[in-house]
Amino acid sequence: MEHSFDRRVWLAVSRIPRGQLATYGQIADLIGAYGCARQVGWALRRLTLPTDVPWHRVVNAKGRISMSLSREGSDWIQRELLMEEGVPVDAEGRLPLRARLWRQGAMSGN
DNA sequence: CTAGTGACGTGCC
DNA sequence: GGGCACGCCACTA
Repeated sequence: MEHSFDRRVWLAVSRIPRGQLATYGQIADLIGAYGCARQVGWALRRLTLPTDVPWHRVVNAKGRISMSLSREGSDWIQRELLMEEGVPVDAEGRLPLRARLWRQGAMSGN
């Protein structure tokens, strides 16, 4: 049983500060799996709630919550959790990604 | 083995 | 903004 990938994803996600956001691609890049954003989604999907992992702080590059029927409502839970943290969520699921993007030491160069 | 699908991303029209 | 194509990898039929 090798949760190596999953665990790396969860650890990276756990480092996201409260009230900030990160994208799937960003997490993938952090764990050295550039281009494997989709696998990050799979890793989060394997999470069992409740969890210590702030999975709700991970959104897609479009700055929106990834809505899907297969999530059975977890996408709406994500919306609730984000608003609880002070992150405004648009009626269309859009988020202020540009302003709330997590930067772990990255320099501000746009 | 192949084909399709998915909590994704980038590029191009 | 929307739509299409391709690449990525795990899972399922």
